[in-house]
Parts: sequence; structure tokens; C-alpha cells
Amino acid sequence: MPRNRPYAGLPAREVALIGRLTQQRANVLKALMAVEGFVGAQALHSRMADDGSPVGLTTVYRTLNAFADAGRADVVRDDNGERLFRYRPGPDHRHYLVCTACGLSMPVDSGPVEDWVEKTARTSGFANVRHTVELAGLCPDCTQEQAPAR
Amino acid sequence: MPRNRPYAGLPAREVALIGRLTQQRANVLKALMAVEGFVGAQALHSRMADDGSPVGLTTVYRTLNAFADAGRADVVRDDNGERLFRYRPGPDHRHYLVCTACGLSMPVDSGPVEDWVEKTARTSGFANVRHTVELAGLCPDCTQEQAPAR
DNA sequence: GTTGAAGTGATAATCATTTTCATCTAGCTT
DNA sequence: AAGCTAGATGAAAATGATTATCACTTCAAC
Repeated sequence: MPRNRPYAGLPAREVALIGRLTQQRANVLKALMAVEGFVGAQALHSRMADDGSPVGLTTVYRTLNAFADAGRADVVRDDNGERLFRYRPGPDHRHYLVCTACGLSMPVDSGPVEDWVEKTARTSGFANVRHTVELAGLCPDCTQEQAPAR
Repeated sequence: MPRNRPYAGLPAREVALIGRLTQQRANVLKALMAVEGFVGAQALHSRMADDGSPVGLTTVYRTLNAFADAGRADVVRDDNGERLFRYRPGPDHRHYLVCTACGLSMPVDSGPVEDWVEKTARTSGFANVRHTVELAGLCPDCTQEQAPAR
């Protein structure tokens, strides 16, 4: 393993966003990018340990937060208040339908909401309007697994 | 103070929703209804203590959760992950534009979002889709106070 | 290579929320 | 009116995610 290319394989634009280049951060980012949907910091931490890239939980939190601050990750909260992160390849603003059971996330066409938000902000007299839109439910697979079980 | 009418002054329809009628619950509900915008459980708890209606923090949490479960309170999460509650007079589902500076909340016409959510849920194959829509910004008053200040 | 600022991570601290559990009470039943 | 008991209360402890500490390590500029 190349000792001095910790960020090998990562998109170049990600590197500049989070400060110094270290092996740990590279691993956290790779792990985050490898996940399909949203992941919690703890889940990512133990997943990395299982994959042979153990990193301190503190570092996972720090890197994830830095990445979210840089706008390269979406953050949602699940019902327990836990923050879930998701890698965002592009700079575009998206909304997702997240499965509460398996974490699978499906991008949804949020055009209508964006329009509504924009119009509402304009007519309200409020400045600097930010919006949070979260959809959560049971994905088809998890619905099947659950229904016959009872 | 009437010892045997703890729910005096509360809308009758609220009574049936939360089980047994106790002085403490009545006080929590009255306190919640007296608040303009959203309140956290802790804030409500200390506000009640200041007002001379001390109630255990546990009971505040329990009552607030029961009320939210019954659909009579809206719940949002602030940036710290704290849950904020707001009394909802009618049974209708509303969304609000909340001022980040003063907490003022203004109901917005959420019809378009509801439609969009419903359509998205229907076409996604997901079951049991819940949605969270939060708008936050600076209300006109706070905008004025802030702009000239710098 | 030296050096200093930045990063790491085990551990402890925080903080909102939930559990526990011994005690109390609303609101029937007799 | 007294008794009964499931439901309610609340102080204290537990939980669980996240953040702060701090001694130690490492990146990367010189």
C-alpha cells in the first residue's frame, strides 16, 4: 500500500476541502462514498473496522462534519435524532426518500418543492430562507420483509 | 384553586387524547398553549417552574410526547437535535416558516407540498411515507434590526 | 532533517431524552 | 364514603449520540 498517497482514488476536488491529507480521512471518505444510502457515524465507524480500516470514532465524526460543512455530504436526522450522512457527488441540491429500515435512499424530483419554497419565501417577507425537506418510509424490499413476518 | 377540575379552561377535545386527567398534564398543556412559537421540553419545564406550576421534567417529556403522538402538536428539531414542540389548535397538518432570530412562526400554504409528497410517495413504491418540511429564515422585523447594525 | 501546526484517538464530559421504581392518585366500584 | 388498582408522577440513574480534552503523532513547509 502506497504510504504517501493516502488520497489515491479520491476525486481531486474533495481533497482541498478538508485540510491536511491523512490516511484516516482518506479512508473515511472512501468508506462514505462506498455506501449506497445514508449512514450514521457509528455505523460507518464499525463498518470500517470490519473492513480492516480501523479509525477512531472521533475522527469519523470530525471528518464527516467537515465534509458536510464543505457541502459535499447531505445530512438528515432519523427518528432517534441520529445524524445520517450521505456523499453528494455534485454540488446540486437534492432531496431523498429514505428507507427507515435499511437506509436506502432514492432521489426524488424535488422541482415542485423548490418552486414552492422560492415562491413562499418571496411572498413571506422573510429573508435568507433555508428549507429542510425529508421524506422517509419503508422501501419495497423492507415492506415485503416486514409484512409477512407478523 | 379548584382541586377537582384540573382541566378547567382546556378545550374538551384535548382531554380525551391523553389518558387520565391530572393536574400536571393540565398544567403542561396550558403552558404549551400559552407559548407563541416552538418550545423545547426543558425550556417549558423551567418556564413552568418560574410560573409557579412546577412539574417533573419526566412528566413534561411524557405529556409532550403523548400530545405529539395524538397529533395535537408539531415537532421539529433545531440544529442541536433538540426537539421543539408547538401546540396545534386544529387537527389539520400545517407547515411553518420559523424566524431563526426571534422564533416567530408563520403558517404557510403547504398545499403544493402535500400534493407533491403524496404523489411522490405513490410513485416511489415506498410504504408509510412521512414527511418533514421546515422553512427557516429571518422575519421582516429581525431583518431590519440586523441590517443597519453592521 | 527539523519544526510547528494540524490531526489522531482513547477517554471523559455533555446533554437531551428515556428507564426505573417506589410512591401517589384519579376515578371507578362497592 | 371507603377501598381498590391501573395509570401517573418524579427523583435519580441509565442511555446514547456527539463533542471536548489532551498527550502523542504526523503532514508538509522550510
